[in-house]
Amino acid sequence: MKKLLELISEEMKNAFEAAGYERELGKVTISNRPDLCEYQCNGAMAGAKQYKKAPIMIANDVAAKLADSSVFEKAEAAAPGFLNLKLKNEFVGHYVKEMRVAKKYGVEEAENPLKIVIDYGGPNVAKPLHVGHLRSAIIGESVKRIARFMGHNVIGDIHLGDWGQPMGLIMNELKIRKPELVYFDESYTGDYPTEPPFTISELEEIYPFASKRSKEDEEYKANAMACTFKLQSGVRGYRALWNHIIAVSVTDLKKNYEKLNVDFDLWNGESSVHDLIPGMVDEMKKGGYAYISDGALVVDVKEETDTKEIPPCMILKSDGAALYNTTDLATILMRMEQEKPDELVYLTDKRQELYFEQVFRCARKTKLVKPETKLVHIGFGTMNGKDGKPFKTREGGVMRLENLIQEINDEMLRKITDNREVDENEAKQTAEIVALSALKYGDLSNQASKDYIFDIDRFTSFEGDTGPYILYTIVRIKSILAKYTENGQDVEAVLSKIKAPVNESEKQLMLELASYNASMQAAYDELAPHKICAYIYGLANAFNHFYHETKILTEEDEEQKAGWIALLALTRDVLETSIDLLGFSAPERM
RNA sequence: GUGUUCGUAGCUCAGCUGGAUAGAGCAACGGCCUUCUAAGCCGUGGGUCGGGGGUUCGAAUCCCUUCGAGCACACCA
Repeated sequence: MKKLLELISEEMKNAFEAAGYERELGKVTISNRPDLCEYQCNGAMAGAKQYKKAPIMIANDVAAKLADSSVFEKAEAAAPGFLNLKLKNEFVGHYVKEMRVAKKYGVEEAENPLKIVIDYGGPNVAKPLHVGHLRSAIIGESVKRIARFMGHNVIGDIHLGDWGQPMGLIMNELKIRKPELVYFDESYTGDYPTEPPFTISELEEIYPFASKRSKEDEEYKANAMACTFKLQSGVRGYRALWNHIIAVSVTDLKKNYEKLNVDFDLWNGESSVHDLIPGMVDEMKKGGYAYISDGALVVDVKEETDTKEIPPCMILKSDGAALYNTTDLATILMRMEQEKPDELVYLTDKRQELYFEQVFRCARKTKLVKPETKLVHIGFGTMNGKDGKPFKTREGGVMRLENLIQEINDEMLRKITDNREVDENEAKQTAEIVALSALKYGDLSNQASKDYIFDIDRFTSFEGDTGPYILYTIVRIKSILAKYTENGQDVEAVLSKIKAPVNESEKQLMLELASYNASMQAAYDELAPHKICAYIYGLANAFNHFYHETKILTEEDEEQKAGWIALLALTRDVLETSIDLLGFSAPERM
């Protein structure tokens, strides 16, 4: 469906043209003076110079052409040259009615769907998820859903940290603790056990222990490096053991991401590209891109137009080992071969901005990607505590994601059971759903690139611009629709019965609904989930206002009631579709 | 040092492709439940948009400058 603003701009442009002015001046925007009008056009002022005329004269000419418009109830010129606009109720009602039956409620899918790979999550194997992983998961998941909703072919890849030094550390420590394990017997030729020789909790305890000790003990560190080498050179037992580590860890990660309603299409990791590295490096050398600088292999990525010094992109360390850059570049190579994407999107901490600039330039220069392949880095800000400093536990450590989620769940359950009497099981389920909305909305309603203060009391509050408020609004609507059904009437049967608005609050609700497609488009264009939050908050407000002024179920005019029920159903559907794009859902009751 | 992001109400944040009186939420205060969930709605108070200069008919928004804060600047990821 055409966007409402496009439709009314079209009408306005025709009027400018009819009055003898340039069409393009007729751009209409939402009013910034809601007391005066719903929409406004500032084109008369913009055109004043060009036509050497007072803006108010131009505005008057245009307004005259709109006197019997089927779109505008009111189009009047105001000093110094504003055009103040009000839409006809019939026009608004008709638009929303069309929206009700349109595919995706009027959101148009991309004409040329793109293949997009989104790289987010980025956890490390054998290390528990902590709050640092939260934003990548939440924002990445939302961006993925938004792009998909707009009709693109999107693949989410978790990009596991599953290769390199940490793996060696774990295996070395296991060897010390359980030397009898068959994996360490290099003369063993039989099959290895299918059961892993450790649990996830053991694994999570081993890594930090080993990591700490390797920093204090040189010999220990050397042994760990030897283990890493054995793994990377393909020693059977080490590979088998590594597979167990991955399997145990991935099972646990899946469980935790599931709790966040986050899921990935691909579980590739650094290990998936290990074999591609030598070939890629050779190509870079052959192409004359890579050269040795201070012992390391690098590719220059400076450009003429740079205002700052961009250091070269390092491909291999001076000891010949691969590093983060190398695996990322090899991953690009693999994705281009396997998925042939038009666009690659990365979600990481914004501190990695320069790093990704280097990698992207390097990938372009060395022709790992096509000239037209879009490379995007979404750098997000830090999640801070109430003190404005990076979020920590009360003891000052890094908080595990599991604990954070538990804390929010507990807080929400407490509030729910405090408020009213509910069945214990239902309360628990509801608490989890609402808690997730609190967590995600609290994060996503901020601009991704900014740091934000994580305030559990604020996010779990039932008041104001929060996830729970949005859910509450949805639940209210559902409750009315359920009662309508209980009364023996059929919601589905009246969906197409939306009528022109009969009062101001209904019209405002409709105008909010009508800007749905434009809001979704903006959220996608700017890869900005917070635009969806702003939209649904506005919509929820408009609905609650309407709700308070209108008694729906007691309405005696059945046609009017049916129209309102249809409007409510549309509001619910738009809200639920929107929160799904944010990655959470609404309960039936709360 | 270089670059970069940011500075808006007591607090947390929108607005930033320039438009009329700078918006929300929280907190404070005052109203509204015999009637579809009061987790709601309505209202009041609260701001020299860090400071200064410039461009413009018009600047929170664009440019310059200055102060303050965060972050990044090749062998970590």
